[in-house]
Amino acid sequence: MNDKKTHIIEATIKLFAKDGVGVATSQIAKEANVSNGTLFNYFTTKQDLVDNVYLYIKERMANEITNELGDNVSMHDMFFILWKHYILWAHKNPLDHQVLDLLRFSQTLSTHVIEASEHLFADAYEVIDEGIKNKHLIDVPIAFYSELTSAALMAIVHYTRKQQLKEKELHTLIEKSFSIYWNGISRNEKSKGEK
Amino acid sequence: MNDKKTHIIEATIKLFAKDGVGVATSQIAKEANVSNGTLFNYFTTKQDLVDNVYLYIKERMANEITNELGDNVSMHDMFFILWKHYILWAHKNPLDHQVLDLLRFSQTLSTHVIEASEHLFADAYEVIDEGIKNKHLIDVPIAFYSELTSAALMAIVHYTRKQQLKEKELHTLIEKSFSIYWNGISRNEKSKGEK
DNA sequence: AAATCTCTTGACTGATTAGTCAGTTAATGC
DNA sequence: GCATTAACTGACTAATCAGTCAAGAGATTT
Repeated sequence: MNDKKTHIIEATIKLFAKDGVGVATSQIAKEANVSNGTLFNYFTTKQDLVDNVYLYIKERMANEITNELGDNVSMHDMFFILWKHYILWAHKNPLDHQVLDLLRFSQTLSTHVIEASEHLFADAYEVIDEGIKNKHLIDVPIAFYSELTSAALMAIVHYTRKQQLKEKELHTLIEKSFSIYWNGISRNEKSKGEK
Repeated sequence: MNDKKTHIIEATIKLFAKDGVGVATSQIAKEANVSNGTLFNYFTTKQDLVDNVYLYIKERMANEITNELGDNVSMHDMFFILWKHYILWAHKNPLDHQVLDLLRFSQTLSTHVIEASEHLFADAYEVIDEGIKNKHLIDVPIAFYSELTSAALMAIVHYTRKQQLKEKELHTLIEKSFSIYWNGISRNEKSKGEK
């Protein structure tokens, strides 16, 4: 991708994280050391910039996380790897994570961008589908898994940020939170007798 | 509370839900059938209005939900009642719920308002505290319960809204989602052997 | 070195905004 | 019905914003 374009995107992330989506484009241009006019050479509107910021972050996040997946791991381990590396990614890239959440709830993202970003986790959806069929996972719609998982992860990252956990505590929390999550969604002998 | 004040607040909720926090105060005044100037007689700044909207919604929600709690119910039942009535409240008051979420992530709420709203669920926190001591609930900090629970509820309500569930389906989802939640946080024989 | 092309610039515009205030209307007391 | 107070009004202001565009700088070609 164009060098200057990513440079503008990264300046935007920095300012969005600090001041929210309301920052002026002129401030963004200044932060990126380009003129006001140049910004609009690379992005036709502010909305276009916002959409690109969202995709930029989400693509890099998805790459980093799904890279960690080898083959032939159990369903439990695969969920755990994704869980863990998402939290670690957020911990390593706090601004990116903050802006991702900000944009998710800003009601400003273009619908085509939201749809495009859904495809990034197509693989994970397949695994969940398989888990439901195998009766390893409780039977609720995939979309519901998606909502619940991202909300839980969001909560955990939000908590770790507020508490400013140390490396050791962070790993403990990753394991504890995953056990809550996994006990919730996995079917084992105990939970099979639901109504 | 002042009649006209709540009237302005309700007009604000309506517009925030539709167009986000960015709507102009002049539009809000028009929606509330008062003049631009009157709005600023009741709220010193737009921020003051936003803060009041948040507290207004959250107080009414907390009242409605905690009202349903009788005495002498088991820990499980108490959690379930809160769970169920939160989701029902959100279903009955979609605009209120939407604006509550909107404001939570807007980075604009004054800190004193956030702190004030924390106290509304002091009772629930006590119950959780007791549950941890009794070893009925897994041992994670209260603040973590708070984050996790509100995130999960948010996800569920978000899902029900997108899917436009019917009354029957809604109750099924309430039960299923609660069983995920409860299996996650409750300690029973099976899950006691965590590291 | 002239000509052509690409990229950059920042002053500018038209629209919109939160908040003000001098003046008007309504309410209350006598 | 008069006087005093309280509530309301909406035109106005000063500031801010997204987006434009004519002019210029730098590179490449001829």
